[in-house]
Amino acid sequence: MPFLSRPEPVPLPMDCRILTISLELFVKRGYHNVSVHDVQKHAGVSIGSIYKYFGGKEGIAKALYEHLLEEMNQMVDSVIALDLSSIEQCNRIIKLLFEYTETHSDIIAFVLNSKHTEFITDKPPICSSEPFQKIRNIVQRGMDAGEIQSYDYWIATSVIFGAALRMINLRLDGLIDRPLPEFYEQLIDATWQSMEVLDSIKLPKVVSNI
Amino acid sequence: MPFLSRPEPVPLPMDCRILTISLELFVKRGYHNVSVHDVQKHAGVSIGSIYKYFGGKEGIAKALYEHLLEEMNQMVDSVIALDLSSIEQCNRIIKLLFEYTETHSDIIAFVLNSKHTEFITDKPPICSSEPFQKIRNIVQRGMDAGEIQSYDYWIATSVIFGAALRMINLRLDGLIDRPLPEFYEQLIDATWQSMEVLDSIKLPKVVSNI
DNA sequence: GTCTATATCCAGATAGAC
DNA sequence: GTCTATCTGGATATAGAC
Repeated sequence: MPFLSRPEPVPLPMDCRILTISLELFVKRGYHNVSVHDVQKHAGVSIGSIYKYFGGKEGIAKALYEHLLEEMNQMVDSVIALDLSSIEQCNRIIKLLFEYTETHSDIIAFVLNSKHTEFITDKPPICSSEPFQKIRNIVQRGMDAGEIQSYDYWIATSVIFGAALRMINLRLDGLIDRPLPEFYEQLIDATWQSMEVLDSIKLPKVVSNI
Repeated sequence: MPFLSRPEPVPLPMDCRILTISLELFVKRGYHNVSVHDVQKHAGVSIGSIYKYFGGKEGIAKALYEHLLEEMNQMVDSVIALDLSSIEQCNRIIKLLFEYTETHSDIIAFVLNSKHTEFITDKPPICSSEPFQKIRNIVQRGMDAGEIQSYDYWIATSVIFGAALRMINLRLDGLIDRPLPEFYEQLIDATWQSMEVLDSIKLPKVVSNI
């Protein structure tokens, strides 16, 4: 999973420089508090080039959004391809997200923390995008297979990923001051106590949602 | 808890009208996509009055932020005052948040979903504000009392409230299409399976965080 | 004390020079 | 094909009339 991080062959191509700098500025100050001139100054390119490549500020945001979402999509695919149990697939995703929060916080902040609908027109909220759906599908398959306790779809997915996403938020906001991977084992432990069907008590819970 | 909802004595006082309309517009379009003129038009007051009362757009945002946070604070206090167990206090807060998401979605969206640091200068992120700290303190006390399994502070609070907050997000984004209170019982059920110290197995988990 | 008309500024976008 | 100078629109904010 490259996640926008080409191995930096000395000077990055201009379009990639623009994207990298924009991502950094958007995350640090918020999309609306960044002007095209800011990007121009920090990236060391001209206004003309920015409009040539991306057609404007919203164009940059769209390109970033699509690029990063596609990489997230590939990340999820690569986990699905591993042929692990549903539970282990969920864990792997949480682990990767935790690691990326430390090494590529801008990307995680942009994908998980921005309100894209405020600056990208005609895009659904990110949680309805493909990679997020695929992640929820993993949970659904786990429940169908009797591996994960059968709760309502939204409850199950929220319980399994809600705590991890919350911790990512708290980490990005600076409240949690240790790297997230340190918390991984204990979090997984706590999460699955509520959701895993233990062999000893393999009586799936009855679902009732009126 | 009034939560900005005075019982509407026919025509609201002007300052309250401005706040109510602004909240609605900010949540619907995003702070930066709302101009003072928009507020002026929708609220039926003049630009002059807005500047008179609030000194500008950021002034409105600040007033809203402080007002709503204070009401949230009172909500939490009222729950703490009820003298319930820690677990029941947490449940009560989740229940109230779910109910408010249905009846006062704008308020919940503004308090829980906005990136205030992008438009209110010199304010810490909302999760470090008083009511949020108080909520986490409830969890800490529950762990100290042996009522809640002793996990790391951040893990425990994220597991207990992460799923609920996630569901509020999904509901506000339109993915969950049923009222949240319908999910309450089952969510509580799933959450506490992982966190509650049952009388039968009252051996608190060992905490290890290197 | 409430409103309207206006000033000022700055961001997004363009067009033409090199 | 890259940059610079410029245009234009719209937003915040003000000042003066009623």
